[in-house]
Amino acid sequence: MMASDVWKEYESNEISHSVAHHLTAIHELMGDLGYARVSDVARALEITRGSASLTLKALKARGLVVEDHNKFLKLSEDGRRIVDSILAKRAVVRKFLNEVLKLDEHQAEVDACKVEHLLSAQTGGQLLHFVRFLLSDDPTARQFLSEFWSRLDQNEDWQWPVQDVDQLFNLESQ
Amino acid sequence: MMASDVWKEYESNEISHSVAHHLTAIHELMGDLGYARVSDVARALEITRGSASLTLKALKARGLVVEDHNKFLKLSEDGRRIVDSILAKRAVVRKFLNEVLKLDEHQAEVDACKVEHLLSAQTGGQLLHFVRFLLSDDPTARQFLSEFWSRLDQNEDWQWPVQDVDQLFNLESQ
DNA sequence: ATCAGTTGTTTTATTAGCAAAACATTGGTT
DNA sequence: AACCAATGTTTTGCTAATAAAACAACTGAT
Repeated sequence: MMASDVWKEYESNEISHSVAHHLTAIHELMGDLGYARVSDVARALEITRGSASLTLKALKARGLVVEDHNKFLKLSEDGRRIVDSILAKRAVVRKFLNEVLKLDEHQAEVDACKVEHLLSAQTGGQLLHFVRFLLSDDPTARQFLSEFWSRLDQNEDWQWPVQDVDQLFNLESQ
Repeated sequence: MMASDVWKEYESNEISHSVAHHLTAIHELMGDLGYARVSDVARALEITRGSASLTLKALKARGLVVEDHNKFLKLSEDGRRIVDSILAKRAVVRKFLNEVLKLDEHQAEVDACKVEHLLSAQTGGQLLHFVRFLLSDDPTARQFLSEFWSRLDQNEDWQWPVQDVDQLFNLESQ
């Protein structure tokens, strides 16, 4: 089964990585500066004003960004909803990678940033439930985590990638 | 902190989604048919032969794919290593989403397919440790999972996305 | 009022990844 | 030999996202 229908859903995503960051940049600029212009977005993303101008023109056409009478940008309601969902997924994934899997903050940040716009709302929601319970003060969660972490310390030696995918989970937890 | 250095790492990824699937297609065709030609890859990915021809030419130039004297393709050692790491990450993520977070198989497959090539080796390795312990017969893991799942059932009502990201984790696990 | 700096846009070009179409090669049938 | 089907490549064109450069408009200082 090649699942040829599955892999093409990647491009059919309504929000690209670039668009996600143009939108979140506007959101963060509104918080930091109180406003967001084309140049501010370009500076924040470290791209040229010309590039930002073109991308933001497309986002205005899509109704995700609206423009002031004086060229000041802000998110539409749809744009705001998208930013909310992206930032929530980023926060959940980052917390999971950093505080549960114990990856260093930079790695967690980078990986979260890469996948934030790709996860479905369902996946984000379930992951939120999971992480919140996992990091709560519930004794079952506490015990599980401390047991997992103590095993992590013993497992410093591990070769990744693995050659035989089918055997990935057949191994006992040694 | 805009973290402008972080978001650009997305494009600096050495393996694109498209490349990942060209490579894994070759791998799976070798298993299914015993061989893989340009047309076979194109058929598997449901793209035209012309597109596959161009992409695979680039992959040959990058040394990830090698060509027979009779136009038969196979993965180089580097290509094989990449496929191994991608398939391992896909398997781990899919299993986590489906068997832990209880997302339906299709959703798990789609989301795993989207992120498989983006996760770092470290993240993949840590997630493997986590999932293997979580799904092992260790009583701590068992108890944790059954407690989590029972809470999931009570939580059918949940609005996602969330408006206030900062408050995502401040909520008690009700 | 001029001059400099900032801002926004447009045009041209590049890259990755696709489609579509033309073309050449090969292999098997009749 | 002629023909047909499959295969592989190349060319042209498209879209998204970038850079670079030219250009216009506004702002502020002197």
